[in-house]
Amino acid sequence: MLSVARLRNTKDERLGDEIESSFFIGGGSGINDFPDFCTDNLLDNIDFDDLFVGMENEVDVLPDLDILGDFSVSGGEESESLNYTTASGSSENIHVKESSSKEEIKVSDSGSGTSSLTQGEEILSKRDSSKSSTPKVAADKGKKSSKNQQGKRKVKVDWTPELHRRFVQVVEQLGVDKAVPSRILELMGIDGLTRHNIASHLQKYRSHRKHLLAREAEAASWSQRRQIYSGGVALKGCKREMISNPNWFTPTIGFPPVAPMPHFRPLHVWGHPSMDQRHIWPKQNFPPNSRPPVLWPAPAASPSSHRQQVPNSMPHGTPCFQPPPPTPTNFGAPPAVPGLPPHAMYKADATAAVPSTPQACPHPPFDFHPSKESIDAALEDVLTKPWLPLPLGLKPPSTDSVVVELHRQGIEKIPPNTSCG
DNA sequence: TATTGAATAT
DNA sequence: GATATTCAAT
Repeated sequence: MLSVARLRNTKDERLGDEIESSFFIGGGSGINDFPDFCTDNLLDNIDFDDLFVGMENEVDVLPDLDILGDFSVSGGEESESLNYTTASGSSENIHVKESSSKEEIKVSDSGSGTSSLTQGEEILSKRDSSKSSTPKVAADKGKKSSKNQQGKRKVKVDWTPELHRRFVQVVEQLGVDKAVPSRILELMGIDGLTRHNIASHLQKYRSHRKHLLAREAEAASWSQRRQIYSGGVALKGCKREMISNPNWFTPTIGFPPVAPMPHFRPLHVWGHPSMDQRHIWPKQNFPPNSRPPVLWPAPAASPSSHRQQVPNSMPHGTPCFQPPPPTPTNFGAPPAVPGLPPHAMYKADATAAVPSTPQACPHPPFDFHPSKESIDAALEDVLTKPWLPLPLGLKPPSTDSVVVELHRQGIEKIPPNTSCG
């Protein structure tokens, strides 16, 4: 059984008797098992499959923590029952205790076997011990004093995954916009938590959510821009084969297929492994040498070899652009159109036609005037090629850059004796 | 007066 | 970066 021992140190907190909050948490998944997204070189180290780890079983209500894997939410769509069970079938409860002897929050695991919360206890112990030796107190900060009326600083509440999960569930239940600290506190039913604790956590939660929504909008904008591209670029000039013939012209820029923007799933925020939860949530355990489940099925036209070559096969300077962030709209749900790959993709063989050194071309740039049909054909070629996940950190091309790129490649690959009409 | 949310402190 | 505290607005 899991307990959170909170020791009395303030007046205003609801420190009561030990109360069973009666929700069960999962065990068996360790913090160190989580895929490590902390890497300084994303392009070199990203495993794109890992970006979509373990989302195939997500549910609407508690999507952001289902990646813990060992949580089994009964019922799927509706999980308000708070019936969480461990992988082994045992149940665990969370307690919040109070004590007047010393100031600490302790998470203990009295259940059988090891669990992520056992590790949580260790983390908490370290944290408490590290800060207890020389407590830093704002002595002369006036109103901003960190001391309470007894002169002791309140203990930090450690928002463990379980606690956060509960929090998210309640917020979801109330509605993100209608969730206020007092209601959250009431519905969470965790004794020892204060409204201030909730408010603080809620503030952070909203902040993260706001950030995510901004990125969501950006992704939508990007998708919209792609639709403009696929509509054709009006240029005049050259023969179609100059563009459609891959020996002459193979666009190196890929465009993502139009991403379906399904309903917004509101709580895929802050806590999702693809976000910045590198330290907080337990890692999901995958067997060595195994690849985690991939959310999106690979497009039929995209052989697996393409997938494997992606991260390291792109030479510097290869045009590519940033996929939208893993958001509610691009993981979890299948493409709206069967066979249509997700939008965080790029063309599989996009780099194949890029010469390592620019080829001499007899045609001055202004001789290259591809027709609309040619451009459309090139774009069609782009759009019909397999798509693969795109490395993070690069921006999508502007419309102008697309034209310039088409232009550049046309120039570079026009055979010497080609006549432009 | 209690609550909330943002700003600020630790 | 996470959490606590303060404070103005309601």
